[in-house]
Amino acid sequence: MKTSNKLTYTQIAREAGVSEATVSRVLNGDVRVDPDRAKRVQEVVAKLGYKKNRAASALATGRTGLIAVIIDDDLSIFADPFWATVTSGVSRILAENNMQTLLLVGSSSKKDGQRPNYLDSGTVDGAIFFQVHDEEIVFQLAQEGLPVVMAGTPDIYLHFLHADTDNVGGAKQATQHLIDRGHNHIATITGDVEASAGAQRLAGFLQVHMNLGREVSASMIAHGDYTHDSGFIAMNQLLDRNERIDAVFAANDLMAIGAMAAIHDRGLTVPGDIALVGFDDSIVAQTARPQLTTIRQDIVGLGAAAAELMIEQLNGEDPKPRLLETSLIVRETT
Amino acid sequence: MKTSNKLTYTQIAREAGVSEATVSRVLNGDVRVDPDRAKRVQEVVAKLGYKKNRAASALATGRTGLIAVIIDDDLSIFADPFWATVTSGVSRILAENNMQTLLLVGSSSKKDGQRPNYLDSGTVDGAIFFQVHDEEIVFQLAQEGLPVVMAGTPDIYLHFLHADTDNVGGAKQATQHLIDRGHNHIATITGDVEASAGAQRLAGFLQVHMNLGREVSASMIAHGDYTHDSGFIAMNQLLDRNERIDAVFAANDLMAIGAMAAIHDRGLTVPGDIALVGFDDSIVAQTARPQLTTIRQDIVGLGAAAAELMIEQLNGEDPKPRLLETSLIVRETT
DNA sequence: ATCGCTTTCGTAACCGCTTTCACGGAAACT
DNA sequence: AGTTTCCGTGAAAGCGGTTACGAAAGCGAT
Repeated sequence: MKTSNKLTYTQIAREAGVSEATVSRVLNGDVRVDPDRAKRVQEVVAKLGYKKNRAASALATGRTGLIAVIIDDDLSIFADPFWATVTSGVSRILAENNMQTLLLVGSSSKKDGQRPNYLDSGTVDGAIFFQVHDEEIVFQLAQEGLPVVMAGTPDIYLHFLHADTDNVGGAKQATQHLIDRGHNHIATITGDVEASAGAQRLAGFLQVHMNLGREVSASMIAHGDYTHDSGFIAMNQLLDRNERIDAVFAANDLMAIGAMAAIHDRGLTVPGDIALVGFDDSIVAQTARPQLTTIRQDIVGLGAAAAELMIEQLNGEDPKPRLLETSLIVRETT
Repeated sequence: MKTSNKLTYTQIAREAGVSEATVSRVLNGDVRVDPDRAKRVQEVVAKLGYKKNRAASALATGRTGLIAVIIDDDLSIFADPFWATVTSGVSRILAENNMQTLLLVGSSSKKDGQRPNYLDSGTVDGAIFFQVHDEEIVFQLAQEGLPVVMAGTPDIYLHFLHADTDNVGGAKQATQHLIDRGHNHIATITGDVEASAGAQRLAGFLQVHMNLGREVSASMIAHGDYTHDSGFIAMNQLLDRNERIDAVFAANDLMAIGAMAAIHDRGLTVPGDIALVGFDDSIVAQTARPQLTTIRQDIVGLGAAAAELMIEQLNGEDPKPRLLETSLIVRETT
């Protein structure tokens, strides 16, 4: 029985000898209240361990204190702790601002159902989207006035408020590092280039070459889909069509590890014959042998940034998209 | 502007020519309503795209439709997709039952602050705990009447409703598999034996030996803490004090990979000299070379089971704890 | 002491949905 | 035809906060 919890403003008000309105004012930080009375209310609240009923509060104010985090049901979560980590960053910042994280794991992409029902009415004060699923939905919700933030970079022609890792910059760091090490025949294994992250990492790779006036032949680019196996396959493609490769930049760690397996299978060594750089600094980068040189992104920071954008937006500010810097982690594969 | 969303029972009732009470009855599946009127209400609701205001509903009923998922802020989430995966299982089942997942990532263990404030009043209908942090808090909440479910096995002397992987059974499978392969000198690297999972996996290992009348010398047991490095260290300890080891069961994949590194460093081969079985079937099991034989647990299923226990509990049933079966995944290390 | 202005408080209406209760009519029974 | 049940229905009272509004009190000035 939560009989003990049956506290309302009524008891607080009686106990403190003030009106319920005053209690409300104190609890909402309204300054126009006599310090003595305020203190008295605070004490009673503390003594009784009172906590506001969120539902009632939400009903009265129209604000729920909930921010939805929407994650696509794809493999992503299952295989990769990436989004979970981002979420923890979001959650922390929201909590600091006295808001809560409502998790929506679902297949928003499948059009059969309607859009996530959760987001309509006053269920949520805002929504943070991970992964670029059906941007149509995001757009629609934004149109309806729901504050929206995207973690990751949205398609060019849509411009949501977003936070993202500087994928281009990270790819440049990786590529430049390989060049600094003296490699002249650098290949790359891309991620899904249909999505922004994959495209950006490829762009960074190309930009470095371009800036140095180096040509990049098409045979030095193989496409993967971020999985270990696709890295393995892509590496074999590269080796099949090009024998002068002395370094590879893979768009994520998992593909890099797959590539490493392919390289070893041919009796070649890493980094002796071929140097390797990944992206993400995920757990596999450290467990692999040799340990993988990679680009670390601030994953928790990404979540935090997204949450901050949301908060600022809710405060009526007009925040700008954020790009988070990456850092090069040199291990044993370069 | 959400002007378009300013729908309430008032409009629905007017449009359908019934009272608000009837609208409510229809929307809550109350059968005692004339089928014709019910249909009319349904149609209006569909036409106008009406969605109930959850806050108002929660205030009136006292049920929020929210279940908290509480995760410790420890490394867990960041390093390991495990809990994220469990959460997705929880989320799915809750969604199917028209409830939502409220994520609370926090340091519930640190006693300095009080317990998670979120759980008190009517913020949440129940709480699912991951990881055995401060069971004191869990116990307290349960005492206060908050429905609680634990994912994982709680301490013996506390008996919460819980769902867990059959760790003992899984460890038995792994150990039996090694025995079936003809190994007679099997060592184990444990996880944190203070916590239930670690203790249970060790227990399973020992039980198989005991049932076969085999002695297990203390030198065949090394303790780790689930990290890659601890596996590496533990393996070296085992090898230092015992030269007849021909197989190792590690309490998780990460430690198994660490052990593999230690084995290779000594110029030994896997599985030629030493066979290896891990636990979890995490991503590293597949990316390792050779690929790791391991025990797979149904992680999504674990979350689903926890959520189902919660739902049943909320429905006033009296569910029993659940143990989920594991399966042996034979790869290249045995 | 009175007036005018500011500041602090309490009363009461309201947020949108649920649910009790009483009512009217139909069905079932004398 | 007259009663008694039974059932569907709507009016209205909450659920627990918030907030517009006006009253009351404090203050300096006249």
